[in-house]
Amino acid sequence: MPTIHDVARLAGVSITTVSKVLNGYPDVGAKTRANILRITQEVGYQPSAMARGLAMNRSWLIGVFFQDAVNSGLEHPFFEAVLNGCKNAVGRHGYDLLFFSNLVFAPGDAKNDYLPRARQRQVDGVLLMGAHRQDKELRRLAEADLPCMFVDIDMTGPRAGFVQSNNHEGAKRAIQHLLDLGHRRIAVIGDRYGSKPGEDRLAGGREALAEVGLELPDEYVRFGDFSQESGSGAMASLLTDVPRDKWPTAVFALSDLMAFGVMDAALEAGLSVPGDLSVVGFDDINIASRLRPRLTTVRQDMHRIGEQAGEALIQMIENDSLRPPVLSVDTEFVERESTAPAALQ
Amino acid sequence: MPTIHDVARLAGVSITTVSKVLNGYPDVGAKTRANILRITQEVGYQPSAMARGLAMNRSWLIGVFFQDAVNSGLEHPFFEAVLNGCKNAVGRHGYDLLFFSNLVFAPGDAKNDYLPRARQRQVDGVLLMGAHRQDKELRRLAEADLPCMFVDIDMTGPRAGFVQSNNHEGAKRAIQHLLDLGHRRIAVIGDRYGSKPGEDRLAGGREALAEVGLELPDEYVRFGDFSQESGSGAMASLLTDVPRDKWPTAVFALSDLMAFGVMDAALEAGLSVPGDLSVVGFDDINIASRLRPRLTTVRQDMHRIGEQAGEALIQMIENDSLRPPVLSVDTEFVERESTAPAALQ
DNA sequence: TTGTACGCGTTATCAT
DNA sequence: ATGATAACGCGTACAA
Repeated sequence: MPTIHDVARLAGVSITTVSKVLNGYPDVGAKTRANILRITQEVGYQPSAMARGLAMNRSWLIGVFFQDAVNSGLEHPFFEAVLNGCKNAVGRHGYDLLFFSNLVFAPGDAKNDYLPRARQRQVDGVLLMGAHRQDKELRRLAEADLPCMFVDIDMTGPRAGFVQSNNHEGAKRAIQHLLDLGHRRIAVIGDRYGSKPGEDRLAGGREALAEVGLELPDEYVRFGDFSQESGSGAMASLLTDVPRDKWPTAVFALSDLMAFGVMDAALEAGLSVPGDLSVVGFDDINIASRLRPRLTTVRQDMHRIGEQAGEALIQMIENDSLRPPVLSVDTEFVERESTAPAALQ
Repeated sequence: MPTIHDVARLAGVSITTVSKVLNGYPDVGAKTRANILRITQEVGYQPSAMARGLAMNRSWLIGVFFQDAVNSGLEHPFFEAVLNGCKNAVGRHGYDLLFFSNLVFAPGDAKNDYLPRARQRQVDGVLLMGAHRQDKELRRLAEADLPCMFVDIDMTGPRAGFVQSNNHEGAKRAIQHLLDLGHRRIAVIGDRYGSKPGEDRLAGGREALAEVGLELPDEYVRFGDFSQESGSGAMASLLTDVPRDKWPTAVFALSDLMAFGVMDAALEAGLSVPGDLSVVGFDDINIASRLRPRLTTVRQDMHRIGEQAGEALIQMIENDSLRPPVLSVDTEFVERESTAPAALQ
């Protein structure tokens, strides 16, 4: 590989002049500049990112931490969409993405040394998603003097912000839809692990109910882990614990997968959807519009989330004094076939 | 961030000694070594990957090129699975993944400067997928003296190999299944763009037919681009062009998505699946086991493909003289509900 | 307008 | 067993 020295030698100038031309400095003669440019092309010279980074103390790299999801044949291209969005955003500014490998997925005692690894690679910013909120190492990362954006984790720091869907509004809209259809006995399948999105969606649902003077009884709140199995388990336990004449007429599951599980359990119990039970999900994964009945749900724009995170990182990198943003991406309510007017009692 | 100089100063030794300890050289006194190790821990010293790479001319980075798929709300977590597999494999050897951004997706005149970008970042190896076979720049990359593995692209070079599913056998098995069910008029929805997997699957299907003395008539071969829409289009045109009494009783689509399209078109034409028409797909995307009728298909192990690619790269990197492998990952035939015995004529 | 020389943080060679 | 010192390839004050 040719170095800047080779180009300089071939052009009969010093490396300084070559460097200046390549970095757009004005104080170089037109002829010299043209000549250097030509030679650069000819020999296919590419400045070494490592040497460049070493000298400038920058890498033009965004570090990405993410875990293989628990249910690792995962249905929704969640990470992929976020990643592509981020990739596009940072790519426009000349940054590439660095994926850290080898992460351990363990809620409590995780020894995921995010910060040291980020420092070792000298990434200019960090995007983190899919980690557990309780992971202690997250704080060290958030407190560091390194631009950082979390996805679906409400953590901030001097240079750390986060982005997530407007879960509160999205959930509120979903419940309002059920209320509009005349439902009054509405159950919610929440998130057992207490993630921020889970909290917000539950709160949004509660708010919608409160606005019409309704409450969410404890026996109508069950918890899962976003998987289909947990959804059917939660629904099954609900149907067991609650007397038949008090069964809910509608269920809001905090993820599409759990919504599918709810439908499974409902069918198992002899309930038809949406005839006897209306079901609303959250995410709008691809399969949601294909299964019968097609699922009414709240769509998340994951690509947008990634783009926002990427853009925010670049801003923070290029502007030291910028305070880290807390971003919210709007959701879209999608009415399909899994919800119907409440049957007369 | 502390540097090796800081550690040396604190330990009262030279940087050479520190470097030796950190890199496991034996010629350092036990006491000195322990002291240096302690201080390293205390100050949280991490060797800079950039400086290290500059000095050693290695980056411990695997460069990854991939395109956002054409239908970019893509259903199957294809890339994600491959990526995770590769990430796990290379992570075990201390490598991370570098994602190149900003790629243009244009079959013919693509100006995707893979090689220059790989060189600029000094990646030790390259994983490439999702590109068009015709992309001229691919050759430059394959010819370079840089370990490289292609996924689903049959390109080799002095240090370049590739990995893909055993598409030939997978397709053969699918057709054999249809033959076993008594089908004789079997149509195939192939790949319009002539990808390697497309070619192999078509050839595998033909071979299965040939083994029982059957041929694949031209009017029974239609082409799509792996998308659902193209699948239904291909099937619709087939049903239009071929007289009703010669309609196929079974269709093998080279992707699950196209298989769904085929079912759509069949339903449109008043055909029931699998009553009037048996359908087999390829991939086994998640949705395949959920839609009704559940799709009979050929499962690809994408995670494995990624792992194999990653492992191969590491081997090539650590052994200059290793000739690049051409790997094949077995598929698994999954019989479900979209196929049934051929009706008596 | 051009060039000299130093620093970035390592590893590696060769003395001591 | 330990330490100078020269690379690695680049950017940039500063001098010319």
